[in-house]
Amino acid sequence: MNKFKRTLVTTALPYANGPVHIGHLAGVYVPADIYVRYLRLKNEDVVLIGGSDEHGVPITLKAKNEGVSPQDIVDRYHGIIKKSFEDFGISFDIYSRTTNKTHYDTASEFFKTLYDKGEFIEKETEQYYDEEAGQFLADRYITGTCPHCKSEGAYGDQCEACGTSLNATDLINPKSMISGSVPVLRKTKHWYLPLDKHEPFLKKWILEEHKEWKPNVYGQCKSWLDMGLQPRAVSRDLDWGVPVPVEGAEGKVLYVWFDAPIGYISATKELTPEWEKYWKDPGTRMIHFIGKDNIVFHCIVFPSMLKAEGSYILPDNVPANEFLNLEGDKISTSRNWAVWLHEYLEDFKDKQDVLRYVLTANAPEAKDNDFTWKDFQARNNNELVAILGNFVNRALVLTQKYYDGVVPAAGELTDYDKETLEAIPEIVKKTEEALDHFKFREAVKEAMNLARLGNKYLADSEPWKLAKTDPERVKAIMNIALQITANLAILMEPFLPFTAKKMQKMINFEGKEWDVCGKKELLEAGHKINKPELLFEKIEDDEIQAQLDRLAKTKEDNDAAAKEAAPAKENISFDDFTKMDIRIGTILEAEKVAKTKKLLKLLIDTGIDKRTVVSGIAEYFTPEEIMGKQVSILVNLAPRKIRGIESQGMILMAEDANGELIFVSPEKNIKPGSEIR
RNA sequence: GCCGAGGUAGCUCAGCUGGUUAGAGCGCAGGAUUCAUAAUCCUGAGGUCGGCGGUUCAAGCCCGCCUCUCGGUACCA
Repeated sequence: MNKFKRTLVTTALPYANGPVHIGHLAGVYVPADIYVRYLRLKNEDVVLIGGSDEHGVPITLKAKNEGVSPQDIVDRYHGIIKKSFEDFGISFDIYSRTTNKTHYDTASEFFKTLYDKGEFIEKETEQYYDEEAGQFLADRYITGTCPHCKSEGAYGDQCEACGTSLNATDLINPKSMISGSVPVLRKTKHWYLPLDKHEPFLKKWILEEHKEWKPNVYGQCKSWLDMGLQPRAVSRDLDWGVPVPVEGAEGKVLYVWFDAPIGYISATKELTPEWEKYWKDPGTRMIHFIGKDNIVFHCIVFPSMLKAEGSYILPDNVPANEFLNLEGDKISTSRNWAVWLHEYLEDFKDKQDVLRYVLTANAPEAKDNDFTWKDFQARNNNELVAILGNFVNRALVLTQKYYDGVVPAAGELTDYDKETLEAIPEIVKKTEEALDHFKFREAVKEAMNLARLGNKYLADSEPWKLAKTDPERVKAIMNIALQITANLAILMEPFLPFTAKKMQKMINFEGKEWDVCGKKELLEAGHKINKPELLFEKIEDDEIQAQLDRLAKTKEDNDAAAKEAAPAKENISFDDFTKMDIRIGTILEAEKVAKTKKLLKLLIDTGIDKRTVVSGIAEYFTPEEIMGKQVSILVNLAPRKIRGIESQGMILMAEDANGELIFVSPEKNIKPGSEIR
């Protein structure tokens, strides 16, 4: 039935410019780990590959800011990240990094192969160059005024105010975000991977042969393929990265998105001399665990690279997750809005499994989800403690009490006993099915149902009542309760590896494999179990409050930082100032511009004339409330068409750090046309 | 703007190619119980399936328009 002989599981390489947080864990590493632990328990040939992504511009910038080398930065975070994963039991067969020699060699060689095969095209283009910083600028690192909506602070690739996609060269008054200087255009040569060439293949491969991929993944791919693919640059002008291994490429490195996925290959090479069987044998099933932001790279770009190279297999599935939010807001490294893994373990020592459980049970599989501390507490107290921990504890405590820790013989079984035993393989089967389809939240819920079954069984059969009247019956009941416990000790291992080990120790049941799951005689009569200890403990309100307080403080700090006024701009002459003709005007009419979020069309009495102005204030004011209002207006700004309407001037607004707008209005009514100077 | 995914109970989510009274877990209310970490077990209340319109014998599901959230939009990583 299964045409694959082995499985290669890769996890998105975390970017080594910060530690890892719960979003990383929930989206990628916990599901990947559950999956490979499950396969390993089934005795399948599987490897879990990971590593730090250590190239790219942000790392060089961080290094510059701190006055250290990029290598210092990545050494620091690679260490922290690697330790966090170890601490949380993410069972990598290898956790590597993209700055090591194997990777440089592998990535170089990969590029060279494609280059020699003529799989690249070379193009010379003009790009912005920051003379002060001495480097070319990615579009994202250029800011300026948006040519469409005139708002400042638009990025070179997109204006966030009006949502328009831009080219950096469209920006008015471009400025480098690295040094603040005005960038200049320079010619530069780069290598492009002609994705268009692979488009027919990709269409067939994804759209026809992989309809089973998750809707978000399939839809995103379809979107790209429908748009039509274009050649994509795979090199950058930068001094941090894998040098482009051809002549005439001095000062150029591989684009991090070209080198990072090759990191999966290099890591496998480091792991085993037999790496080729994982990457080149069609009997290998390759699975990429990633977040939704990486879909295009793993489904379009990397497969094109592998296909172009020619000897590699392609991924069989890419189960990308959506994003995890924290207490209603997006997780953000720069705003420190996150639960950092290394900090979590300081506050919740040895509670790795609790976090793993919560992140699995509430994983963002189909849509973005919210992590709240209250939910964390509830799931720990009401599910792990009350259902799983409690069941195991009551089964083991009763066994100690009645039989001094020796498993009793089952003897004769009632219909209800048999029914209960038959439910076990059913639960196992459902768990397996969910796991096979990457439905981890369903899988863990199903596994918990086994503990629920146990609780119900004990409640229904009441051995504590029969202890005095019918000792033979109690033996059967306790035998069954113990079989359920033993099953749980295996079934829970992929999800809660630390807890499962503890359980296995407690019942002297170690080193078992998945195939024993569902059986009813895992613990034989006469088998001795150890003294039970509690698997989970309650988490009290004050511990949760401490976490909430910490987040509240982060918010305060962020607000305070946002309140700092922007630095003054450079001086201008009085003449420059007098060039601006600013008047008081009265808003006569206002209406929303159809199909826009932010735009109002205003008719203004400027004293000189009545004119139309389009203003991006609709999120803060309704047309009704501003009718008749006196405002400041720049009347000699060159007219400009916005959404087809000619805007003749600009209303002056004061804007705070949160983007909130208020009018600059006269203190009391004054004649329209009055000059401001 | 364009493209994609999502909007179902107080919360977090299932819901197969359209088919009876729309499901689960948690929370809540009531009851039972005491082996167990006041844990467990049973029962129950709770929904205009984002909105409007359409197709159909029949719509959470199909079609159109609108709305909100998130992602992508090719040099952010």
